[in-house]
Amino acid sequence: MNDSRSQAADEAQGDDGAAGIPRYVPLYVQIKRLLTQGLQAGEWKPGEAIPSEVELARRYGVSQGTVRKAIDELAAENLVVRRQGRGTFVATHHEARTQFRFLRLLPDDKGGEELGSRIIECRRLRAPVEVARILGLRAGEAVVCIRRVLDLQGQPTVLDEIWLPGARFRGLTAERLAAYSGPLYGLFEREFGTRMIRATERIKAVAADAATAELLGIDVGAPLLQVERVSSTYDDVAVEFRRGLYDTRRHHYFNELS
Amino acid sequence: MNDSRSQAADEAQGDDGAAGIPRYVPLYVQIKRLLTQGLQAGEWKPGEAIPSEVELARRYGVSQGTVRKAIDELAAENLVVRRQGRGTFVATHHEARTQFRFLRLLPDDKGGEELGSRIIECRRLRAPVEVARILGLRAGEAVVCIRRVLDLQGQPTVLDEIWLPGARFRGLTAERLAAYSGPLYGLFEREFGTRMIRATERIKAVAADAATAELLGIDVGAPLLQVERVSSTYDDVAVEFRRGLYDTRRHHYFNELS
DNA sequence: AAGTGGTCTAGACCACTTT
DNA sequence: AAGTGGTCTAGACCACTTC
Repeated sequence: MNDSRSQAADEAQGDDGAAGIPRYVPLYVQIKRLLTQGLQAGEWKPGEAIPSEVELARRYGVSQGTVRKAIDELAAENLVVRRQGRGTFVATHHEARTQFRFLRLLPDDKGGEELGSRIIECRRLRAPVEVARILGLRAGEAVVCIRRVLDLQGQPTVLDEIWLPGARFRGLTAERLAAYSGPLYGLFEREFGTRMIRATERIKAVAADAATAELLGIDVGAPLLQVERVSSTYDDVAVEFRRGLYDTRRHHYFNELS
Repeated sequence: MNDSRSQAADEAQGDDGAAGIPRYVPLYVQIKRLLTQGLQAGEWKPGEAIPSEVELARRYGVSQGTVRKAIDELAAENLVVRRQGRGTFVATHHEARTQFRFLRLLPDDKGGEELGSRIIECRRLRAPVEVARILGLRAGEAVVCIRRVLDLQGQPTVLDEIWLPGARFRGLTAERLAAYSGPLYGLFEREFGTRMIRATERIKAVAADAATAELLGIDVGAPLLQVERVSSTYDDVAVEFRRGLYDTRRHHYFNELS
């Protein structure tokens, strides 16, 4: 090999044996970190190709197999998409493929998946304590709160309440939302440089209150699926809290266990 | 290499170019299939070690790297568990680790996870049409239906209705269930040679009916999470249909999106 | 010390896409 | 034809576990 290897290789190597800190970090993990940092820094934009495996191997002074293993893991985490013969591309929310990765609601009977969105409000306010805690903000810091209704197959089906850190989403207004069609995560990615990577959801069954019943056109007290989602970007920083109320009379939340 | 390679390699190679049928099947995929067949046939029992990578490479006449890639995928699908320095083991439902892979219900506030089970009934009957369809049986074929209540932290929280194909679960009785403590999937695996591998769930919010309300100690009409699960073994044959009703006042269903 | 999985390399060749 | 990801090999060495 080439001497430039030591630049990459020795860098993260010096971890000591303190509790929980691994003594040896495999080379491919170090390469993976470097690539993740590049993605986070926007060195390669969503939808664009990253350098080829051969090029990266040369650049970092490691073998192609090592780069390959690093990219394999990035692909498994959906940070990147491999396309044989073409290259490896930064994942993006502007794709049909990614649409149903986060909204896991399907019609009970096969049918079209027409999806309409109606913004009810979008305002900036001081973070309630619970939201501040979840988003890692100080109580009272600025947040954006969006409320909207999603229509599936012509029926109002989802009422979403979305909380975002105000600093990161400066300039997000109702007008800007209205001017955009498509998944919100696409907007966040393109306009605010914030790409949602991972999310955890907590799901409950709740009874509809009066305001919700009105918006979804259902009875007060009707059972609704409540989906609370915390989404995060690279390095697992939480940047969105979303509470969705789903009318599941004609749709269902689907999940694969494996 | 060794000539025995051709035995494994040429076997699945002859696929023609018909619609959707891949022309070339990589070697490691063929090895993976052979291993899966071995698992399915019970050549290595749950909890036991499969042969070492070197041994398998020798046996199939391929390189260790190829065997390794095959096993990597089996591990990713949770069919097998790798333990460095010890070997690769057939996954089993008799492990703390696997408990919460299928029952994804957690207490809202950190607390113990005591789990009690009470069988309400277990009877054999002719399959209702819907159940028959899901399990791939002819209408009227024998099925086993189990109903039970799960207590979480001392509170009745889950009402399960479980449907199994009668032929595969011959000899499953209420007494046998009562004599067993632990996850049902452990019993199915040990006593009936049926290991649940994958499952898909459809989740809705529903209102409690009178019978359910009685059993869970809640009000009629209270919102409940309805989780319908279809579980399958190797080769994706559906072998269980389960409808669970969860009281989510103090617990939630959790999910990771990545 | 011996055996297992885990990492890394260097190089060959294949399948696929674009030029 | 050239470039990309995908497969496969052979061999070295490392980390971890057991004997």
